[in-house]
Amino acid sequence: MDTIINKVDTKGRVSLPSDYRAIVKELSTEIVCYRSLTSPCIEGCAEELLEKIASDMETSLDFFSQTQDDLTNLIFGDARRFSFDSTGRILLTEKLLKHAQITDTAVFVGKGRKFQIWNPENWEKEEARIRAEIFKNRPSLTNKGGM
Amino acid sequence: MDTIINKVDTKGRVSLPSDYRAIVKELSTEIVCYRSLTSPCIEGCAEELLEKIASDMETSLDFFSQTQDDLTNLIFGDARRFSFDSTGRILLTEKLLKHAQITDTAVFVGKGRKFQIWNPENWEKEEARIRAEIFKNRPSLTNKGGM
DNA sequence: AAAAATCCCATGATATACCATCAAAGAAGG
DNA sequence: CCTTCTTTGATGGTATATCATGGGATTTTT
Repeated sequence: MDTIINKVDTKGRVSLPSDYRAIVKELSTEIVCYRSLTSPCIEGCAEELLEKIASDMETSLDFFSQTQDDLTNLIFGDARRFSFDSTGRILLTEKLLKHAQITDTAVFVGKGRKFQIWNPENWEKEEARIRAEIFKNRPSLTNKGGM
Repeated sequence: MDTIINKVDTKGRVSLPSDYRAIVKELSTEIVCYRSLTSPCIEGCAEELLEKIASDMETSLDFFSQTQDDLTNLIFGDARRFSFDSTGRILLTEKLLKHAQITDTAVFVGKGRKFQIWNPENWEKEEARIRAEIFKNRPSLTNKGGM
């Protein structure tokens, strides 16, 4: 949950927001990050969730399809474990930072059981896009829980 | 639940009205707040309501849909837990206060299982608007129970 | 040996917990 | 019916703990 802005220092280190850490820490001292398949951002989650995502994909896509194969390859091929140090920081790689166009500031966006890391300007645009989109489709959502 | 006016101090702290607190406290010591999608106000609810909305979405929209992706970003990205201290106060963030245009006074409005927090002037206008709206539709109400 | 990654400590900022005061509402007693 | 006492809730202030972040120092890798 929540959106948090943190600095990326010259070494590429970022503090994982403490709330996120607290949740992950119940399980382990590591997270898994990979390049988002659909957006210029980094995605992160606990390791066991990644396995769940993979199996979700298997059920929601045709089991023998080429697409499903490609997707799992893509994610697992890209994903890497990142352990955070005693102060709660992780060291992001060039590849990830470049994909998300992040230089010195990172925006953490909660997404339920996973999260995304964005370049501030990109996230600003993305959020505006989403708000506009949701607002447009609002009538079809009101039945679904009443936000 | 009725409408209650409380002060927001220089740090952004507000007392959650005791009635509201009593209801939430049966469940936990935390509430979840986020920017309303449709009005310049803050919305708050118990955490499990948010989880329910999230899981409703998971079942009603399919895994790879853009809408589902957008919604989780918007809801979990914006919402945050707020735990209240021993005197029953929460510390609202700049983002929320700004969205609701609240500076030093906040109006709490009960809305069933959730509530809203308004800037006093905005709420006054909103209430007038709602009353006018209801009055306009009065003919269709009188048959149904006599308000 | 140079570069990169990891660890550890120091610091400033900020959220959180805690204590004290004050006002409003209600109950009990004259 | 009014007064006084008690309780509860809101608000202000302050101390404490937590967290983000910068700067080495140490270790590992190539």
